[in-house]
Amino acid sequence: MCIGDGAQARACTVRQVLDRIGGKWSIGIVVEASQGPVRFTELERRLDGISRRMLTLTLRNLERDGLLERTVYPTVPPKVEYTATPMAAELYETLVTLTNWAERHRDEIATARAEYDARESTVPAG
Amino acid sequence: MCIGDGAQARACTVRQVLDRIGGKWSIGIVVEASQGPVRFTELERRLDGISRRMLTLTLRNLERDGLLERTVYPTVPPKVEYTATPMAAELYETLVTLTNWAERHRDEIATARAEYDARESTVPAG
DNA sequence: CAGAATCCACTCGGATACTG
DNA sequence: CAGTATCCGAGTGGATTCTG
Repeated sequence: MCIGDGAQARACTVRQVLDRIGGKWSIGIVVEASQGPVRFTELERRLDGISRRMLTLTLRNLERDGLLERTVYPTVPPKVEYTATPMAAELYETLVTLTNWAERHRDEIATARAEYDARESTVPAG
Repeated sequence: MCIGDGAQARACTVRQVLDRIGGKWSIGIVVEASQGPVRFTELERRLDGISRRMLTLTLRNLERDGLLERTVYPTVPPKVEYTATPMAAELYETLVTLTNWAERHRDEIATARAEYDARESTVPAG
């Protein structure tokens, strides 16, 4: 997949990254786990609004892609810790450039939206 | 939204960007439109597998966010051109860092997946 | 040519209840 | 504590048909 080095090939590569971190909670989890080991319930508290189901699913996917490491302590009650791998930390570094872009153009986007919505709701009646 | 400057605030900002470009076809369209003006049917051909419906929807969203400019030539038959705005071009520049990350870790991710899948399919009956 | 409209399948994600 | 299992609604996206 993503053959050649044309424009669409690069677009394809970007898409693969987005498939990995595009989920609603992925980024938030990676960020938390980048600060150090976090436990399941701790994540549940810090990611406001996440359901148990989605937390589990997202954790599994991130673990599968090698972005998170899962450590089980065979104690009673059970204790499981999640830590971001170096690869994940590096990923978040590159996401910072995205944040910068978003902050630079925040107003521009808001304006564009407002103008678009105003245009669309106004039937150009003449 | 995205209040404060903590880790989750930055994660929130990233999410907003992803909401904008996370769609299945958004990146591909931005890439094509960055090379110069493109027409509707031209995009339909270049984005292999896209449906008319999704092309229209994605174009509208990108236009609404100010990433694409839509120019209508009142001719018969109609002619409409889409061009990436400077803001969109700048966005794609930052996405290149993502591509680099993906290429650096392509093998690492593949390996992680293979190992994970091998582990999961093997019941540790032990 | 550049769409708008309609129908449908599938996935994402939330709510809830149960368990080792 | 750290999940798993089940149900359900909403949104995403494909296929097809119709039109100025």
